[in-house]
Amino acid sequence: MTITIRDVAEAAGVSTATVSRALRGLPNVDETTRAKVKAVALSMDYVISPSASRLASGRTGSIGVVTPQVAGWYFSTVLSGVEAVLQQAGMDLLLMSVGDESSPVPRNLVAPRLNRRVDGVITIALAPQDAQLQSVLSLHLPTSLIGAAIAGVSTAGIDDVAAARTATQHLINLGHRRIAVITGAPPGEFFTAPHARYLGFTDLMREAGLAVDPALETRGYFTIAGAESAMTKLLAERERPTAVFAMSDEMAFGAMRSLRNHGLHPGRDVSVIGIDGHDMSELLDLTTVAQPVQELGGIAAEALMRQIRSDDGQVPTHVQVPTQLIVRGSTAPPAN
Amino acid sequence: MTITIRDVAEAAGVSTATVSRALRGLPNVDETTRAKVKAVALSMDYVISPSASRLASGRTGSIGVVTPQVAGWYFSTVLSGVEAVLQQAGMDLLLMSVGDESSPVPRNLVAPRLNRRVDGVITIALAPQDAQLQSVLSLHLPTSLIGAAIAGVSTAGIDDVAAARTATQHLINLGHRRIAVITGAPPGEFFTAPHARYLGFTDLMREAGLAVDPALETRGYFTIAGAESAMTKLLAERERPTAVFAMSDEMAFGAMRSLRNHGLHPGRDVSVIGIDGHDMSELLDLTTVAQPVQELGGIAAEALMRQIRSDDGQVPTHVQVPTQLIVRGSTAPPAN
DNA sequence: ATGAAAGCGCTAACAG
DNA sequence: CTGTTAGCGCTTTCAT
Repeated sequence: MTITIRDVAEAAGVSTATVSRALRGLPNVDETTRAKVKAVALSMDYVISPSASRLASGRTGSIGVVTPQVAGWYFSTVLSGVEAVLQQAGMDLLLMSVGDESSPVPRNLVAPRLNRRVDGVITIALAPQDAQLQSVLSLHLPTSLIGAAIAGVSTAGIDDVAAARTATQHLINLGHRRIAVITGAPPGEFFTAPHARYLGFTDLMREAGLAVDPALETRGYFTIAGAESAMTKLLAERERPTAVFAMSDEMAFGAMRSLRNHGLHPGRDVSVIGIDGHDMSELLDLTTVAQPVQELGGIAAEALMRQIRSDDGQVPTHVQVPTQLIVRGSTAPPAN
Repeated sequence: MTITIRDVAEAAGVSTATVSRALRGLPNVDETTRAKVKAVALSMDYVISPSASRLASGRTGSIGVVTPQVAGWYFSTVLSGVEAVLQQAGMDLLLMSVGDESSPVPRNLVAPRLNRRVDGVITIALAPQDAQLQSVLSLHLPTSLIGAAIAGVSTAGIDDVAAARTATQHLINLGHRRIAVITGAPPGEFFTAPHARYLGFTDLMREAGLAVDPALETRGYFTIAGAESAMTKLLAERERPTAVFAMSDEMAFGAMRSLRNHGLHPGRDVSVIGIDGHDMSELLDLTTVAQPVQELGGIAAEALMRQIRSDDGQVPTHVQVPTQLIVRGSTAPPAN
């Protein structure tokens, strides 16, 4: 029924070993032989059996990508960067989503599902202390992290502290003094983007001699809706902020929405800045600190491939790509 | 080094066959034996080797998901629906992106990459005549289509004609007579969403006794930027349209952006309606015909699983989920 | 440069 | 209910 390497070997008048070598481009095969084998294989529509190949070689030819969610701008954009590189490297991409830590029902660990089926793993935005990430690391597979840094593991990301500083600096430069922040997760819970960005914010505020009013710190949970109510809460303050730093563009969108619902105009009445460089930020005229999200995925995937190919303990790489302040209409000098 | 089924068998004092049965929950195993085997396997951290299992059984336990792009709201949202179902079904998800047909360099066909490594395939928004889809179908694997219909294959989608009619009707009901359309791909090239939606539009216009002015038909290529310039072109017409039907929300966003750049206000000056129910549509106050995108992914995945489980030729299912008109500020009666 | 042969770790009859 | 025994289709020494 299905045609095997032996059929090809017979048809080509060589051994299965030679077919295997020829088709995989291994050395020590006469080029004439190789050409013939290839031709025969092609004519017979021969396709190598991955399962058999994997079993015999121990290599799976696939990479697991672990992410807290598959929908959402950031995740899907990173994923597309990863996918492009893996495809080009001839690797299969196994997608596994793990709810994030805050999910009510603790999902099963991914590690078992990853265990014997991938040659390496890429995680997206999993915090170092996350149980899922820990379980992945315990597999001792080549691993590459996106948006989180751990010593000894390849990572790709931005300098979150610097990005937050850039955003804050921009607001201060415009003349803002009363600046609110919409954080994602509670800062400090994990040392990851929210925490680092919070640090960058408070550091710079302190350096500028500005107070960080606890009443102006709210949580937006990295969602539009969450940030919208956070902003609404901020607007209820007796002394409103003149500017808001949202830790993600989507949260900035939510803040802008709240402003509009209150008859306020982003930029004119209250300045809003985000971090991301979301596809929609241009459309919504949002000032933001852009990060090359897709590129991050590509970088992580390439680091992983390098690690797998030179299967000795290749030194893990830590790539930090620059961010870029993009000024648009949502930020302006304070009205008063 | 790695522990195999035989280690477990010996430790448990049974044969490998029994271990295999016990662990997979097959019948004809004494529950006492099963419990013991499970305990031993657990204590030894035994994990079944997928490659070996696949080779021996012929089943891969994984599903290929073929999509024109992995980033983008529609695709990532569908994908998340698919992923949820597959994960719950214990299936691996192999993600493969194929550029779309319009890509300059014709990518390699996915079929070979899919060939012996999946038990079934789900395609997202691949048109019936698309060479990639054809190659997938030629594999004769259980297949489930999202956003495209082909007889004999399970499909999940919306009634694109009806959705377009609903959108058009809404504009007509508001009193619009001069209605423009921003299509995606050139209509007719493939019989899929763009074509069906175009049909719905023209049908209803005709029924309403309204002319479809060729000058008011433009292409937005399903992108924000594309639609923006399409809208700009429409605004240059001597006789501007009072309303625009964009075949996707993202194109509607682009149209709205163009309006704003021209000092016009969506709804007040020109009405805009889209199709999708994009996450951002609420934020941008866009009237749209919403489709349950994530659900479509789930439905397709479930249909596929059913097909695979009852491995006889399960009758393909054709699910068409309803859409819903969501009226927001971007549509209003014509100004004049 | 090529071939022979021994597995890789599991599943699936087939016996018992 | 459980064990025996062939493979599944390829890779990989080890010879030649």
